[in-house]
Amino acid sequence: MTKKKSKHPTLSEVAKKAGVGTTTVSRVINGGQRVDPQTLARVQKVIESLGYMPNQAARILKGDRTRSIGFVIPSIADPFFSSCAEAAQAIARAHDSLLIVLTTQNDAHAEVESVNVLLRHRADGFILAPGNSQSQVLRTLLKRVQVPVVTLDRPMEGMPIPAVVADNFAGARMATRHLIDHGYRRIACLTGEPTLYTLHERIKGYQKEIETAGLEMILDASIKDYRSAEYAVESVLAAPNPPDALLTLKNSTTIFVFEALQKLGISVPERVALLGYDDFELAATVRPSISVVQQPIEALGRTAAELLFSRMLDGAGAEKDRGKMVELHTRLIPRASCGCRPPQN
Amino acid sequence: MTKKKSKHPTLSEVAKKAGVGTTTVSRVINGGQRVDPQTLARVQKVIESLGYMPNQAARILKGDRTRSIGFVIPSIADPFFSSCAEAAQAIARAHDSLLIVLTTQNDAHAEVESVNVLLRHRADGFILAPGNSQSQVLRTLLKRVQVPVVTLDRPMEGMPIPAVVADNFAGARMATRHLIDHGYRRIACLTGEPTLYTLHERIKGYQKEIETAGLEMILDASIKDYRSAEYAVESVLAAPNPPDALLTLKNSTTIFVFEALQKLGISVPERVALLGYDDFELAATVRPSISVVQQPIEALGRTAAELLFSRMLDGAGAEKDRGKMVELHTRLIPRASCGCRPPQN
DNA sequence: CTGAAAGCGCTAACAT
DNA sequence: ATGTTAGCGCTTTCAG
Repeated sequence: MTKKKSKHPTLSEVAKKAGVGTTTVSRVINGGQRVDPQTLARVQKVIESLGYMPNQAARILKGDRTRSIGFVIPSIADPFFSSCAEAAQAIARAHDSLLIVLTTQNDAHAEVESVNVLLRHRADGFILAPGNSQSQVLRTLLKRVQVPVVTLDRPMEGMPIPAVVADNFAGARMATRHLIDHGYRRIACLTGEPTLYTLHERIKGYQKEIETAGLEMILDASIKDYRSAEYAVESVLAAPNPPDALLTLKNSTTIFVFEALQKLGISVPERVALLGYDDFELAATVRPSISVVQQPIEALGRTAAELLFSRMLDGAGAEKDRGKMVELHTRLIPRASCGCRPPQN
Repeated sequence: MTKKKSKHPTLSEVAKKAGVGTTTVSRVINGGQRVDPQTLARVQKVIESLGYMPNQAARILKGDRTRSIGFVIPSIADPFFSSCAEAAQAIARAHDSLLIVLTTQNDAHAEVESVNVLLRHRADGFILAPGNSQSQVLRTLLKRVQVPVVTLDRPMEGMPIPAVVADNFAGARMATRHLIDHGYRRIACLTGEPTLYTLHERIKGYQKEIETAGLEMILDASIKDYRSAEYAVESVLAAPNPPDALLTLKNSTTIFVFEALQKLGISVPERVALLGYDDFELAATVRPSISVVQQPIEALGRTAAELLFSRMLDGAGAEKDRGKMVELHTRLIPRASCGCRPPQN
């Protein structure tokens, strides 16, 4: 109401009011090197009184980094990705950068749009969990991107983009092996959307181990919600030669299947054992407790962010990581549902 | 390797290559109004071939909005806040804006720093879930903020900032009433950090209803992890006149307490009933299923974001919402742990 | 130690 | 319909 546009005070306003040049003010807000202590104090006082804050846009325009990175994931409500996000945000903060979260529901169009948004905002780099590594539009777009990119959880196969993933294949093999070691011989694998890289890899791991052991593969990839899980469990157990163990390949599937088993009154692990992929908060609390393959979720997010920053800071030397794939190890957490412990624990 | 700095192509480069003025290019990228179809096509072709993308920073510098909003929350791994974030991000996207997520672990210093970061970036507004509404630094800072702010889940008491919260007081009253109606007479309330607005309100609701019914208040606000939960459950049940019902006031507390009850082999609801605050994925699946007060989480995030945008778009007219407090209703989901259903369900 | 001045990429008068 | 030009707020040579 006093000035013309009552907006934010500018650097030159500070300079004028402090009776110094803009250069000096600039120096002050950038660490105060090479400035007379007297002037420095005076300028700081003016900054204080005016409530001045440097305008990022102007700095960026001068060619600086934007100090922001993008984080493009299917959903932020998904505990897997929200934990990754928490870790990534911590790394971003440590590098004095902002994390811009964009969600895509695994939709290729949304992914392209998100990347475009980040490009316009001149994000310094971004982390991406692509729903489908085959999307041509996305691949084409990514080829033109000038800033560092790191994929998380799912690589863009055949592209020179570093990826941070869990060892899905090995994890599923280990899980299958564990069930075999328990003496189970008819091990069914339950999952959803095998188009996702992670699930695809896990299915391959299951398959590999089953074949190695000379057993029969029993695969049902139709699970998308509780309904389909209940249906799948009923059908598979009603078959002539029903499975004695169930391997579920992702968190929601495990939970749906567990709910179905419970609802149908099927005793675990007596009638059928259960081993899930992805740990979850109540896995150790439900009865029976659920054995799972645990992914290093937090480490995935952290590693992806660290890798991204290392590439960003490396300048052009980022070549060294091109197409590099970091595989983090998963662990098997044995609990009661696979038969490792009495059902009461 | 061809040009000097091999950076992003600029608008004037496009103009030059297309043989037009910068204004024309500007018009093209802003909808192409008042441009000859011929030229428009030509310019678009050049844009395409150069892979040109407008530089947001330059636009912002011209005085435009930054088309980004801040989202400052304690943690993004917390399912409550990540669901809010998902909803807020959807609204932001609908308004063609970015969501910048900042986490604070409820630390006042981190909150102030986060707000400062957003201010420097000239975010168009932000949503904030303050850990402690009393923090003087934060209050002072917020007073100087020029852009719209909306608090989420926890208001800044006594400040002219609109708040979107759940009806914590009413929710806890309703829960307590429900237990009383079941015939329980010794109802213990278990919780953590009563400094948080939400918990404080819920405790007051519990207290109010207990007093109204002429019962004795039994409060333990010491729960912060599984250890303390187990300890609290043991002590409270070992007392001379132990409770016949437990009311837990937040999601993690409910889960810790449930785990402790299970571990200690205490039958629910026979020996002691349990009613929790916040629904969670397996609440209906564990045995017994847990009755809870369910918060409209997604609506909280959505409403906060909508309110923020309405204030942002309102220009100065945003006065109308000053200090307004939107209270969203919670629901009681009766399951087995309070005695509403046989333990098997 | 400090200041003047030249842009960074874009938009918006103001011309033509 | 389209070009010219003056900044937006800041950093950064280059001279004092």
